[in-house]
Amino acid sequence: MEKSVLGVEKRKSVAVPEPAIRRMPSYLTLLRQLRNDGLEYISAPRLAVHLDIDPTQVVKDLAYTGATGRPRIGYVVADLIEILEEFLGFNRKHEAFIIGVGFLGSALIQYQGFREAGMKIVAAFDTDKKKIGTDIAGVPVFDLAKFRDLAGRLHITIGIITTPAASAQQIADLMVGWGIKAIWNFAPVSLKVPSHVIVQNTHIYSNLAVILNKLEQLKKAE
Amino acid sequence: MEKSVLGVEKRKSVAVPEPAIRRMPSYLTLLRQLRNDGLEYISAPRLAVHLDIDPTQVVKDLAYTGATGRPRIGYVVADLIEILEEFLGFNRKHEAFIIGVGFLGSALIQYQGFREAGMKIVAAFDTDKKKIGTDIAGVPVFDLAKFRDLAGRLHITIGIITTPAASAQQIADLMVGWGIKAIWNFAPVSLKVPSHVIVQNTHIYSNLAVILNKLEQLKKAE
DNA sequence: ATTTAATAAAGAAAAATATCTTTATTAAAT
DNA sequence: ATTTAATAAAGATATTTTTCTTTATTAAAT
Repeated sequence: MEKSVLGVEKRKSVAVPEPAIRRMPSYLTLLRQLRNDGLEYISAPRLAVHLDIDPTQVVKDLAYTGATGRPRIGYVVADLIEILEEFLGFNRKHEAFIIGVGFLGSALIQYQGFREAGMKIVAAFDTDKKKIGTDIAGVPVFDLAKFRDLAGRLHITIGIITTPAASAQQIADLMVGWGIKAIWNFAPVSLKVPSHVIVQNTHIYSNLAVILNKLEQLKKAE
Repeated sequence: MEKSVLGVEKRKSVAVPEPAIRRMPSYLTLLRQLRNDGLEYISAPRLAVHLDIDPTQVVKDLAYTGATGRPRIGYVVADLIEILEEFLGFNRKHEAFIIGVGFLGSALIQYQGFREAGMKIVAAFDTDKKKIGTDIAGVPVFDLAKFRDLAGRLHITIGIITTPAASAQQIADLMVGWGIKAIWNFAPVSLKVPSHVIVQNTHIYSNLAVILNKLEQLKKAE
């Protein structure tokens, strides 16, 4: 934990390890399920068995959220859910734009699960005349060309890119110009953006590469 | 590097770090683009700038594939592409089943990009009568019920799960029974499978959690 | 031919992450 | 009331991954 000269914790010290953040939604999903099953308390070791991870890791991850459990009992399921939702921001509203209304884009627009995380896609953009003017699950599809020179800053913070790889960078530039603060990129490219803009990549090929590599190792081990 | 009693390297020693595997498709995508732009040679430092990662990391990642470059010149783009494709298995054929023909399932079935990686979804399964009997982009949708007791082992190695979370585990059990070797799970649950079966999770919430967390940190830093 | 600068490659160090160990707590059993 | 066993929490260790450093190579410039 980094300390400043005066001994006061720096803001940076709030940072929670990314792997821990990535695990938290799994805890939340499992806990919601356990709550629906009527469970009141759950211990870290039991959560660990469910999720097949190290028990102490569960304790540490949960400690980051400020949750405290009681020995011999564990955590109060309902409380832990609330704490996690609050910590992850899943109980707040997050509005997003999506650019690229292909198969993946449509799927994300229609994905009901985002509601569980407070995220709402409020508008979609594309260059395809056939798609412009339609709406997908209530989300209107606009002509990207008309929004190129969008004046003024928007209150939308998240931009989702589901365009082909070739146009992803220029879309990212556009989003930066719009004042988007975080870009969720599904196109298989690395985007160049100013340092104050967050980029989160979801590269489908990376996952596939890991699968194929493990399969290959399995073959070799035979 | 683990050694056996006799000092001979164990098979396990072939293992390449997963983070390196995850980065490799990015190299491949970029290299294909550079090749299309007519570039013949590329050095690791230049690749590093493109991808915004450490130059030595690029060298090390590429070294895992067996690729060798020349000082002052770099790597031969065309050769490197081939080496990476071979290493990742993207130049071989990988057939897969998908279970769950919702928005995400349909999107994956229609996703042309999988061809770039040699993966082909050959059949889809669902329990929805409306979907059964149809086909999506040439991929037939079968009644899952009819395949429950599929006799004998299949030559299909990869099973993709895009069902709701609630049914994911039973689908995984089914796939294990079919002799599927690797499961690519998009449902937000941890699957319990025998140790010889590979599970790769693509949890959309994890990515979202990271984005929201970074946004939160950004806010705090203001 | 010699020098120079860019680079691959190998090795060392640092940072991040996960796992293991110990201690203190506390509900339940005795 | 006392003991026991399960557990959270804190700390230490180990592992993994990344970054830094050094060395050797080689194409291009002199």
